[in-house]
Amino acid sequence: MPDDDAETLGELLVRVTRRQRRRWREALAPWDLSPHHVRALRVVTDRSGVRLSELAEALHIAPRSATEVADALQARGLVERTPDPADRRAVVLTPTEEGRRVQAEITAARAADTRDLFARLDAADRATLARILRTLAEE
Amino acid sequence: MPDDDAETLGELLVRVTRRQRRRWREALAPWDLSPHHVRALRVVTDRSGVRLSELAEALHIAPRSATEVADALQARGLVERTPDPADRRAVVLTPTEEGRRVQAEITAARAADTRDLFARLDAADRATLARILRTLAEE
DNA sequence: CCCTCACCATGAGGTAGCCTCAGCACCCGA
DNA sequence: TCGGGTGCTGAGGCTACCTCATGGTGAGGG
Repeated sequence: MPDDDAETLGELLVRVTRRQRRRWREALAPWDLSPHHVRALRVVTDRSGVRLSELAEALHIAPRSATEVADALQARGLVERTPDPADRRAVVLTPTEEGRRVQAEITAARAADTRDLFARLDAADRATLARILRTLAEE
Repeated sequence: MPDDDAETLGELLVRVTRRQRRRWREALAPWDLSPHHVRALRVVTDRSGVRLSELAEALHIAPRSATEVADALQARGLVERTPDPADRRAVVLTPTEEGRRVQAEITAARAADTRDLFARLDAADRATLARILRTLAEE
């Protein structure tokens, strides 16, 4: 394989994902939430009733830092802290009504963004791209 | 287009680039430099004799922050500050011998990493992938 | 029953990497 | 030559992480 081939492909890959990340950040602006907070909100709404330690693990951050993420989401009225009925040491996070709504809106926005991007390809190219990316994603 | 198509493609794209970014961070470990510092070093070695303000612009950070990046690279002996002969307010950054060497090594490591990734594809798939990514990268 | 050990969340305090605002030195056009 | 803009950096602040210590709590062994 010519070195230039790989270099070009690497650069293209970076360009495409950078573009998409930028669009994603812009799409998030109306809610004033960082991508990280969005991920956290998603964790909380997906598996309702999450301990802080679980959240920390899901986000790959220290348990102490999950406390801060929870503080931020709680301050925005997106999640609630309630004592874990099964373990009085623990606190569980549950989404508020508002939290569920915002999460749904953001998920829809992201889906629309992704659909926009790949709408440029016809069905055959989409299938080919999926096959190739799967090869690259394999361990 | 089915929504699931786009979703899958988006997820695959994220997986592939995340994998590559992770590998890239690991490859960088021997030099104990952040990706951002590597970018800065690259700017300095590419166009030798860079002002701090130019560096700031290239890295999309505030001028004040370029001072800190320069401090870090200088502390590691990778770049030197010299007064700009044409403008006594200004400081220009030039790579040291060591800086050039490290930059070359890192560039080689990155190229090897990228080559590794795409070596899984045959020539036809590489060409196809390049074509499709170009379509997606276009404005 | 209670003791110890593990575990949960959080206060305290630290670091990295960014920012703005001032201030000093300097450039340059009128 | 002088006033407005430019280039760098000190001072100080913010965010998002971290580690360590602490007060509560759970759970198994003696």
